[in-house]
Amino acid sequence: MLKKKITLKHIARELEVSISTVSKALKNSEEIGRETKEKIKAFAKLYNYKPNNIAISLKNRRTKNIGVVIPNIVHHFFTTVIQGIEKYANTKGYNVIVCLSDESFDKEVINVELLANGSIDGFIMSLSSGTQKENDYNHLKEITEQGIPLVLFDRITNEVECDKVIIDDVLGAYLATKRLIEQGRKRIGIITTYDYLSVSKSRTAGYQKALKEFGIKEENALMLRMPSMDIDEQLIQDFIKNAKVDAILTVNEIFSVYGMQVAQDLGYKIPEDISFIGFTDGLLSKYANPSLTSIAQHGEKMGETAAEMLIHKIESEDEEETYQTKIIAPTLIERNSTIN
Amino acid sequence: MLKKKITLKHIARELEVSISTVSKALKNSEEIGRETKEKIKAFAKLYNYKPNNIAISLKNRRTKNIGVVIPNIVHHFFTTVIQGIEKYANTKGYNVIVCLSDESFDKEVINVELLANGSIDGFIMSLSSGTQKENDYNHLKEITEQGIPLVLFDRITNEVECDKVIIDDVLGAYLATKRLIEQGRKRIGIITTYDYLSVSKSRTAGYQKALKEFGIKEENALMLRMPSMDIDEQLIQDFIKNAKVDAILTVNEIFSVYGMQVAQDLGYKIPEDISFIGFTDGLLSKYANPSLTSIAQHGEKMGETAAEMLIHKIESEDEEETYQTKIIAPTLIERNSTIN
DNA sequence: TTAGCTTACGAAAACGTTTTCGTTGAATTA
DNA sequence: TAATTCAACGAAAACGTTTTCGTAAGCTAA
Repeated sequence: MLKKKITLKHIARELEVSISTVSKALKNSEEIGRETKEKIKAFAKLYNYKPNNIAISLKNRRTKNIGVVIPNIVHHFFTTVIQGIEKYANTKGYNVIVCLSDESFDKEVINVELLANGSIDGFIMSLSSGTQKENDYNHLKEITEQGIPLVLFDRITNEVECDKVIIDDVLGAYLATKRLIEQGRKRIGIITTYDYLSVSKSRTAGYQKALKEFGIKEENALMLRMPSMDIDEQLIQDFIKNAKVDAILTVNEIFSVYGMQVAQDLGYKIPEDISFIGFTDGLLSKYANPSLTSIAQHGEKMGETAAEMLIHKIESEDEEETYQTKIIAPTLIERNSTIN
Repeated sequence: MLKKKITLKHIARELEVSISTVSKALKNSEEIGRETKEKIKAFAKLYNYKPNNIAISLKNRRTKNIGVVIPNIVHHFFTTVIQGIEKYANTKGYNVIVCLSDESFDKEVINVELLANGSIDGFIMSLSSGTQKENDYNHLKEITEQGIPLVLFDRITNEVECDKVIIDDVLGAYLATKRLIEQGRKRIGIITTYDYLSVSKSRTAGYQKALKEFGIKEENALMLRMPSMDIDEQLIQDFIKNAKVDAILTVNEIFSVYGMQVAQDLGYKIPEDISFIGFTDGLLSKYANPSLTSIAQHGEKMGETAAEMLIHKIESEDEEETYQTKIIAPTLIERNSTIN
């Protein structure tokens, strides 16, 4: 009952020609006679012959797969990036193998090593927090030394020489903070994470830059650092109760959305008494109540850009030893948490 | 400068033994002498030898990859399913190739056919709306006829014989509707989509079942059918303005969250004047204001279950021609949109 | 001494392609 | 007629493994 896949060998045997003849005929080679070609093509079509990808990969030493290793997939930003990668990759005939590092250094290393043994033609990665904490990038250095193309996005490191694509996090936070200042906010808080996450570091820097530019003194009490991107509700509650802020910038959207709830429960009016701006312009920002002003990271664009850079590297024979870092400009999306 | 991957052949040549000897030695075969084995192992370790996955795949006719084809990845439910699949697959040494059908029949077919040519050992899929609309499942029938294992989840069809895993959508909607009735709601509306989506159909059925059980007459004016899972804000606004409902059940969380905003803008109090229950217990439900009572679909569990069924089929030699449908029980998560 | 056993290894086929380089037999040319 | 060309096809190597089946040398036993 099973219709097993047919191979060149089957066709050759059935039609009493050689395997090479079949292969050439199906590629429409001039070498093969008209009649033979038509006979073979008809037979192949009838039995729905499709070449085996694995055999082709082995022969060509090209898999047409790209490996994507990200920390977490239940996350709006990362899914938009994957969508962008898929979109571009598909147009170029590539498939996407997704692996999750789960924010763990060990898992990231395992995934990379597994895929590097022939399964993929190149990597697109965003570092796990575990890796950024350990500050160990030997697994990445190894693959680049082997000549496997690598593109890092969003959570990157300068320790590894490769193509990169990021958003200008400093600019994003700067724009947001500047906007808050211009709207007359005096005590602007920031909810971020410990500095080992590259994005948190940059966003904090942008915040500080804006304060400095307007001659506002930085105050440690206005900066809440969370242990991770996961929400710790208690810390946020205490912060909002005690810090006496009239505006808060957060490094993701959850911190803002939860912060708005806490503020409202405390009787604050948004945006009159306190306003909020978050990073990552996802569903939450759009549908929060009030809706959240946020900094769009353009994940899909990032994914497309990363895929484009990667596939270009894969397909360019000349081993150009030049690496680029593309910077995508963030956009401030104003909603009801800052204006009404 | 490039440290290219080393192969068995390289080791064999360098150590002046045969390829077979190297292969056996690295597998710790008893056939090979103690000294030779140690020499080979040491050399392999030194040069960081790792077998080429593609060659092994070709030899074994096993790729240790599973193909996941879903309609959309920017979607909380699907990401939790992928997470569950990844989790289980990784423990079994499988990688996950993700392809997006983008709700399109054509893309779904292309992806399936591409992957079916040797790239994967089995499929996990959720049907695109395009496919459910066309009602054409030949691409799936073909792969099952070829003996490629397939597990369908969430958006399934009875036209294809294969393993399936779904949540009991009828039960979920029934439980939600029943709860609303018990809380004294008299005019319960439902926002769903056209019936070609299997989940919408089932959820509507559960809603109707509960109404019937409590002797409430179904009213067409209380049922809003959207063209797709994407939000059409105008339709929802009109519905809430005109339908005079005191409770609404929706087939996803966005419809509810947006509905709550519309209701609040119209001056309704939630849950006093109108209450809401949504499907998909995602971030939006948790962080909406008020938070949304919703029916959890347990995506991660679904993913794990699907992966377990698939890998079991892949690894069981005996071609059992029996297919199961596993049903996961939904859970009602009560939040402030129905109680306070 | 010789038949029979081990031990330790190598040759070769196989997985399914692609591609280079023959090798036919027939047609063309001198 | 003999040398040359050409069209049409096949053999074989290669990609990197795994695995089956030899087989040589050294040993044991009668």
